[in-house]
Amino acid sequence: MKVTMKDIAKEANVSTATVSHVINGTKQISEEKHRKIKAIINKYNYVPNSTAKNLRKNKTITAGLVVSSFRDSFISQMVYGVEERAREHGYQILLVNTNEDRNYEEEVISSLHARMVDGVILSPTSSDIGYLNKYTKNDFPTVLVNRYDPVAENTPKVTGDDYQTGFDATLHLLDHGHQKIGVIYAVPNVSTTNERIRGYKDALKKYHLPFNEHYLELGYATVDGGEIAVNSLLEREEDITAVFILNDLMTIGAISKLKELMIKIPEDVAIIGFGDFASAGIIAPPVTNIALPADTIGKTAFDALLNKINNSEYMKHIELPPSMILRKSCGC
Amino acid sequence: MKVTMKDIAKEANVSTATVSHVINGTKQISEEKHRKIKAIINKYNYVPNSTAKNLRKNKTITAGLVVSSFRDSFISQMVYGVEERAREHGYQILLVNTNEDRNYEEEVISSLHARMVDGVILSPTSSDIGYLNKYTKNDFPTVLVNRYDPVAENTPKVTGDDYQTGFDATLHLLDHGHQKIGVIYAVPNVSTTNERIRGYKDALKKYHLPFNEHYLELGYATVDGGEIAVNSLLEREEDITAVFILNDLMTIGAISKLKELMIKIPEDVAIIGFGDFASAGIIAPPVTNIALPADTIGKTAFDALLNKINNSEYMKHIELPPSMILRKSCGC
DNA sequence: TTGAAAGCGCTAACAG
DNA sequence: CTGTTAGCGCTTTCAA
Repeated sequence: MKVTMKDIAKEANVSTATVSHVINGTKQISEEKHRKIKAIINKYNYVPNSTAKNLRKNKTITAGLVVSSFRDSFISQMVYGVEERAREHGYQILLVNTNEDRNYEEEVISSLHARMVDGVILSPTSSDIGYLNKYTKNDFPTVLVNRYDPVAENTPKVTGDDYQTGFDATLHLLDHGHQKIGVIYAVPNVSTTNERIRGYKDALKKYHLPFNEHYLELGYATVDGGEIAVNSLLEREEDITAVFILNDLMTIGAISKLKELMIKIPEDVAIIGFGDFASAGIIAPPVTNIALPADTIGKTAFDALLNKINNSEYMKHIELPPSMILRKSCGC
Repeated sequence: MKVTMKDIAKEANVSTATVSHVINGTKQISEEKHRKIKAIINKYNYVPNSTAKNLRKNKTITAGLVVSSFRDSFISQMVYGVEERAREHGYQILLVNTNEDRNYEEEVISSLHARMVDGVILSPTSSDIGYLNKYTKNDFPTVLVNRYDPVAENTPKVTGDDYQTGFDATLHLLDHGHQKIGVIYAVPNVSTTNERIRGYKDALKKYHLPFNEHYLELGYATVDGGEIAVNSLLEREEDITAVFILNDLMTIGAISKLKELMIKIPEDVAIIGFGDFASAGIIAPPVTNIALPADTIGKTAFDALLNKINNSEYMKHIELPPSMILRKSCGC
């Protein structure tokens, strides 16, 4: 049988109000009663039922974190960042992975909104997030992280600077003399991909080079997906001499495939990957990556959520800059 | 203003009981009222407050998942498995990362136990988990995953077969003619480490080789930690010709350091790593790993928790077998 | 088929 | 300094 506040109160010959006050320190209670109540609490190992507390106070001190995948090291680092910051602030995190399922995402947001959670950090599956406004219009605190879309109103955003990411990576390849540069990406119709490609195009423009749509290849965000994607890209566009790959698992797959095909990196085709994974330096050849600070993004997203919870006016789009880690695969 | 069941009832000219029944399908309601109520619910986009529901029904349909770290790819895959299975069963997951902080772990369990959660899956920070019995004795559904300790009573366990992992890896090295085999591990006083070392010792015994405690090296579970650990191990014990590394990040660091030191793998020292990471095949040399099925472990842990929730008698220790992925770093 | 009402365990006026 | 009491929003007997 679960012991409740009433039980404690009865045994101490006081009211539940008094017990509540000693637990929460909300009022001065006489030394004597205080001690007695504390003792009984310890004796029964009593912990207040937080569901009841939540109902009464109409908040839960927990935040929802909805991500679109989980295998991705970028995402899991971001989750780590959110978790860490949440802990610092005494918040719990309700984590859900939508697995890129748009409908499930909408369901999840709806149930999180049902007061299970004080606010939500969402990395959406697609740009189709108009449904969010239903909640955000009523000031349900929501922040978009990593991916975003302008349709979402009243939500701060914390993302990487994906435009710059695409621009920098492409420019680097261009500076090395490449002109036919392929791009392998994993998720269409999403700000991360779109912005990186926009950066890619602008870098091309800077060199007065035309944009060729066929240099873009869509694949699955897995090692196998990367193998298939390079293969298909290179078979179709034989003159490509460099490729920018937007996902770490795909980068690994692509390199693996290139080796199998006896295509030399970077001599025959140069590679720049995205997201710095631990082993990048000991791969043959060591791979050049452009990375976004996943855990900082996660932490900042939590900070933004907290701001939003405390001040429903808060609005901002924070974009964190990328950094290149130069190694051999780009021909440096 | 948040709309409640009372509001719906009022607008439909019925009692809250009726509304509740149409929402939950708990009783037959006349076609007419049913339609009317449904319509109003849709109109207001009403979703029942789950905190209130939880309080009333005394359950939350959410499970706590407490892990000890998060950078680790083994853990994040395990989390993925738990998440996935939870979703299939309509459960939410409250994720907490203790970051190997034993005291925080105890706090977390206590607050999760405060009815925030129907049960908990715990990968503990240490073997010091006697405090758990306080909860499990009162049938708070708990399952230990990955790491465990016999002091914990009334909890099913789902882990990898760490003994076999240590045994197989060591035996493989022994079969290749190595006799002086180092072990690099990251977390002391924990079943995973202890069992793998027990397996290591038994493999040695099978070859009538003595166990040398100095061949064991403790380090941090990071790339840097791996670099430092091999270096210190090899400096101290110059005759070591092979090393078994119990963590993927450390494996990467170790290989990196060995390369820097111009020590040839596998000629000078052979390597077997733990946990198959995506890039293992394209590293120079490709690294041989022994892996435990992290996502299956996660899924099974959730299944076990569900069993425990529905039947407080349920008790079992499920140990999933390892598998070797043979590549070049072991000298194959 | 429907409604009244009790109550889950807690907090917070308010009164004493 | 302490107790009484009215809910938070829902489910669920029980009676009509």
